[in-house]
Amino acid sequence: MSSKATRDHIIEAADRLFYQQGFEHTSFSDIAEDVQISRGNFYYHFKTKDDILETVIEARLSDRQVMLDQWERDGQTPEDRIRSFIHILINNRADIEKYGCPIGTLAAELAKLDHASQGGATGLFTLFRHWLRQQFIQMGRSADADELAMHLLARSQGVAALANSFKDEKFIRREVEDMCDWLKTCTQNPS
Amino acid sequence: MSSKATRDHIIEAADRLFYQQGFEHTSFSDIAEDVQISRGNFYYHFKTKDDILETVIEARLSDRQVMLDQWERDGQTPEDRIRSFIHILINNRADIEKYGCPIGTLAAELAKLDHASQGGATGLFTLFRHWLRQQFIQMGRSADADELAMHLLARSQGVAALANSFKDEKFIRREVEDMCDWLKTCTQNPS
DNA sequence: GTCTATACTGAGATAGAC
DNA sequence: GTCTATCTCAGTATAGAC
Repeated sequence: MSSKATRDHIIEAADRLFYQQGFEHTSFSDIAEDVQISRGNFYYHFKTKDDILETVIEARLSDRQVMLDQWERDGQTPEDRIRSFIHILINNRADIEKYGCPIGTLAAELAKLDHASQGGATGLFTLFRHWLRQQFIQMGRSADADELAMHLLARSQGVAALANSFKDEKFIRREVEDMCDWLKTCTQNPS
Repeated sequence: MSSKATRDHIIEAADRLFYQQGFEHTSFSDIAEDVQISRGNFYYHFKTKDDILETVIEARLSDRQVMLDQWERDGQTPEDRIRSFIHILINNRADIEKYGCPIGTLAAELAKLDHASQGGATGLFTLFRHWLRQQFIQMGRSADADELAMHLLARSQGVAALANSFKDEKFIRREVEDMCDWLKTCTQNPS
């Protein structure tokens, strides 16, 4: 197995385990076992645990960027594209009910640890914030595009949080529909 | 110092430290140091760490119940009382920006640990959910009171999550105002 | 009820053979 | 590049003196 492949496997496993179990609760043994390498080999690829976290955050950043680019290509209108964002809640429902939002829960954990990579986690939020802002600008809401972006980001975070605790599919679908209804009013009321 | 006092001090310190640092990241040493007792003495009061968590959750439950009862007495109308709920975001702004919502972040952490007390954390959400539901019923919205309660709970969770990451006071105030505006429409539109 | 001393475990991390 | 062996440290938890 080439170096590149092992490294990528580690990143992939760490990404998944950090999401499912939390960063601190995930040990090197957990990751090593998942990747099927020895703990010692681990340190050839990453010097410290924080190193892996940083790399995982970078990986998530580029991963989400690819997703946003895809939505950009697929959606005919900014409304369409924002609807893609809102519908992650339904598309990723199973994982969200089990583990919450991958971005929100990581940001919350790192805030409590007062971890150096807090800014990285916030950067993930910012990626979506800026993308949403762009969409609202294209909808002719340049005056309050950032406010609308933050509003929608907050609502999706809230739904993810309660979905994680209550695991109520109807609640999620209802809120997604409500957000889509709200989105429609954004074109009509540029106030 | 009597047994009761020490025990209460431990609960108080654990409650605060679990909130500020997270449950798993908080060690017995952290709590013992905060309370100014030895680690050994600790085990006279609580057998395991999970024991303390359970007690902390019970303490939070009764604490929040007292708060809700207070709002019940102070508010003239159900709208007033719900506004008290919405305004926690402003009243506790400093802590929320630093540590997030005490209920939401605990629930998220325990979900990832797949911890036995997950249900306890959800119970904290349920306490607010049922209280809000009662207020909406009193507003004449018995048909969709629970939906409205969940909606408001989700929105406040979302605001807390982003406040924790972005620490943006204007964002919080704007969202609080927006929720209060939404609340007004609840009386007018019983649809 | 509170202390000190200590057992035991699992964590992150390093050294060095292959 | 991957392994085994090992170090160090912090964590939970126990025993027993006071």
